[in-house]
Amino acid sequence: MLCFPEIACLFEFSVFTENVSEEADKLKKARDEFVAQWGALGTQWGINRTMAQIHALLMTAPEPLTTDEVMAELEISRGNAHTNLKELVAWGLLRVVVKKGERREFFEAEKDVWQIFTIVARERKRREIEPALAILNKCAEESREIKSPEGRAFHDQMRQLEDFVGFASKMSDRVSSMKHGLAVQLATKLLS
Amino acid sequence: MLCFPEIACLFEFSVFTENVSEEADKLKKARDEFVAQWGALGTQWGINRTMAQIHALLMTAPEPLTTDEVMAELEISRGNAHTNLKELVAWGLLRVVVKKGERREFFEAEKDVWQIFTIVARERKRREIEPALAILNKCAEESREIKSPEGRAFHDQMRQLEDFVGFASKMSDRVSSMKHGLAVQLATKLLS
DNA sequence: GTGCTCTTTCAGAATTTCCTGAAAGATCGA
DNA sequence: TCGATCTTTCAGGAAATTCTGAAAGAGCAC
Repeated sequence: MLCFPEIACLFEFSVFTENVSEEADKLKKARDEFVAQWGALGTQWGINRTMAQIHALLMTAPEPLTTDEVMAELEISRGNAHTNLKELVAWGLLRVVVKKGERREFFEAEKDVWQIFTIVARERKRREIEPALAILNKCAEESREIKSPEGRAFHDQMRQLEDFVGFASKMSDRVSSMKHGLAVQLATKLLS
Repeated sequence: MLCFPEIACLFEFSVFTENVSEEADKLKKARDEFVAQWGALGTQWGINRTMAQIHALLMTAPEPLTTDEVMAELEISRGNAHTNLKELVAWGLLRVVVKKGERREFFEAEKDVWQIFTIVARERKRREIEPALAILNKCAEESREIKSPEGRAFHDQMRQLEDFVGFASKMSDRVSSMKHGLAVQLATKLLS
């Protein structure tokens, strides 16, 4: 081998590049799978597939991406990409990044798991818990004066639901305004 | 008035019945509103409108109802009523009641708020948390060996998500297996 | 078996949600 | 102002979900 160093070098180089491209391939596969599956899960979570896919893509992107890159990666239309990117920005799960000398916008995901959790928790509270509370409150109020046994039972049921949901609401606030470390500490105590 | 007791009596009777029917009316209105709104909310929660409506209807029903009564009350088809009643039974939110001398089935809702909560929490965990964990686990595993910086970053992100979701899963188990009183005690401490 | 009542299933219709592609709107440099 | 580039909107189409109504199944009394 020492007689033909350039050959050895070529050989090693080819092995090296093969490993690198194999690895890159493996990574791309894993990431694509993550994006696809996370998208499918999104529907279960009540958010649309594309939004979940974009979120997955950007959570695992080493660099911020443009709308066009997202379109290309997920093979979706401009309208779809745009709408869902902006929706994610509105949630607070993505940030818009502007680079100097660049006209177009780049998007970057919040990657901190606890941050993601608190954002999602707040949003779900707003969309799911608060409207429920409003309804329960109204129905409890409207049935307060009714004296019949059925009326009483209805009112009681409303009150119980209202109390519980109100309670859940406060808990949600409390937990999602905690610092990560504190929450873990608390939860650890709970799990022990 | 004492001269015509029968008239007074009639008068009072009419006032009495009027109040009763007014009350019954008010109750019906409040209940209908609850059913309608709860149904609308259901879509936000990722369950379908009819299912949520049936649940609301039965949670506020003084007596178990039959399929036909549910159909009439909500003005829906037999197929729809049947499917959603059975789905609610599968969740554990309704029980089938058989009355002696009756061929048809009656349905009765679980009314205890804490029970409802634990049932829903368990179901959501099964449908939302566990599949997510499976995906994260798989993607973390597939990227374990990758040495490139991007690969490391991806693997780390998967691990962080996996840890957090696994944690949430355990918390959910722990909380929903608690007795009501204990949970309230804990939560109160948390809220103080 | 026959008739009656209640339950279950499911093909196709209705509805809702989501996506595309194209056009209009903004911003900026020349 | 014009042209180039990027962003935003939205009408109409595609896809997914939900509902209906009718037919088939199941159990029971006679």
